[in-house]
Amino acid sequence: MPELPEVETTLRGIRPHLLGARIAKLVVRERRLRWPIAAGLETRVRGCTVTAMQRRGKYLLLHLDRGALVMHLGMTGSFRVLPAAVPARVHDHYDLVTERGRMVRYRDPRRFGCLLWCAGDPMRHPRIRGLGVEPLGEEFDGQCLRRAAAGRHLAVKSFLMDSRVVVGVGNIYASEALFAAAIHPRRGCHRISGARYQLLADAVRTTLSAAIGHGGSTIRDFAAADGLPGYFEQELKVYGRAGRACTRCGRTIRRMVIGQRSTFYCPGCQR
DNA sequence: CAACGGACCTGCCTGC
DNA sequence: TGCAGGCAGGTCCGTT
Repeated sequence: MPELPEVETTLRGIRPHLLGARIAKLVVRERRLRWPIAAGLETRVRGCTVTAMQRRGKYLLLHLDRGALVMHLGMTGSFRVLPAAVPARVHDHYDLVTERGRMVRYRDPRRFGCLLWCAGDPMRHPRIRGLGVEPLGEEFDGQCLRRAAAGRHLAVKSFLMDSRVVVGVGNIYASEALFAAAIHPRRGCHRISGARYQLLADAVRTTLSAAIGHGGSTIRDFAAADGLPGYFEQELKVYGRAGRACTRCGRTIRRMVIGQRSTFYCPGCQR
């Protein structure tokens, strides 16, 4: 489900309910996520106030007055804001219940997400520290991509999805951005000019921004914190469109596999 | 060091 | 109808 736009949509959905709120309790029903939820986390979190919330890549950081929570949605994670009394269903792994009588409930069928405790600054957490630039931040441009690509030998699509380079570009938006920049996904990342990298950086930025504007994509089961789906799906130009006509040149969109991930591109537009 | 493949999970869809 | 197989938006980790 979630790439950067979906995580950003999620953050915007849960922020009004958590920011400044006191956590009455954390209820954990399933500790076996990507990493086990730490024993005793319930005790640490109880009574804490949420002082700040931010997204870093696809991670959500919840700053508390004492410590922080580092969360990830994995492939199928999602949060819902609900009244505190709503009964849990399968795959509802934990709830953050506030003293306002509401809760933020985490659901994740595949359990690839995580809920980690961080005693200090979450930006220095091992999972966060090594992350690359934010694609919607000021430092992200063609130059920083080209610099990062120097001396590396891999397909540009895999390069773009490397979170040490730039965060938040997942499988859907990597295909989409490469189409927008007219770059073939299998092209070696070291064989792309500065000018084309600038086009690519712009494409990443506009694609992600547009997706956020539409509330994300709802390919399978993604829903925002209010339960509403995203609508960016309808805007996708290549992802999931193998066999259909390219909206730009009319040739048939193809699917191929790069790094074990489905990749979609237009053989006419992308070089 | 970089690149790659496997691993972690469940659910859904297709085709036999 | 049942079952096997393939596929799915992430990313870490061990091996080459």
